[in-house]
Amino acid sequence: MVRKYWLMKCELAACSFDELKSDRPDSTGKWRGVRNYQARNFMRDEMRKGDWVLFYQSSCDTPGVPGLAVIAREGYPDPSAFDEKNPYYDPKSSPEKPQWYSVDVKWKKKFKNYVSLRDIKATPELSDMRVVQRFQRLSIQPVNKEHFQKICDMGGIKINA
DNA sequence: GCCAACGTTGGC
DNA sequence: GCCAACGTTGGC
Repeated sequence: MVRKYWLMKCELAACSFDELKSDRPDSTGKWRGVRNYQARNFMRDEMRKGDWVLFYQSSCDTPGVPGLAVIAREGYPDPSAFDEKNPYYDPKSSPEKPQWYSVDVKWKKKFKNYVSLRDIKATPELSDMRVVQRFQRLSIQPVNKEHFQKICDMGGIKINA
């Protein structure tokens, strides 16, 4: 089974990378509230346990990638869609016919150097990554192995991609 | 099935 | 806080 690589955006206010490590049970976060079909399809159909993730922080002073995470649990129906009191509640989704999916993501390793979006944009070999394209809003993006490796290099850590 | 209106994303 | 782009909604 070939490992896949992803980039997952998370607003800083929702959960920082450090919070994922220290504030979540087993350093594992439950990815709730994705309400975009493309992103949903990635989570439901393509993400596999053990896939590696660039944890991307958005909506903050310096957007970028502080480190790596791993898919700890494959796609399962997003319970927040069934809960009327939840801001992500969606009456079109039910446990019998779930519309939306979650995955669980486990903290893996912090980069020695924070890799900012600005750094990524300044790196020619990363110019076709989706995340550097203007107005690219998709919150879950596949990343190819070369790009993944390059960002880890920039982060100052050795991985065996 | 078209398309205008609207809400959201997210860098700046 | 601005605003461009994109996805979604809903009237026709």
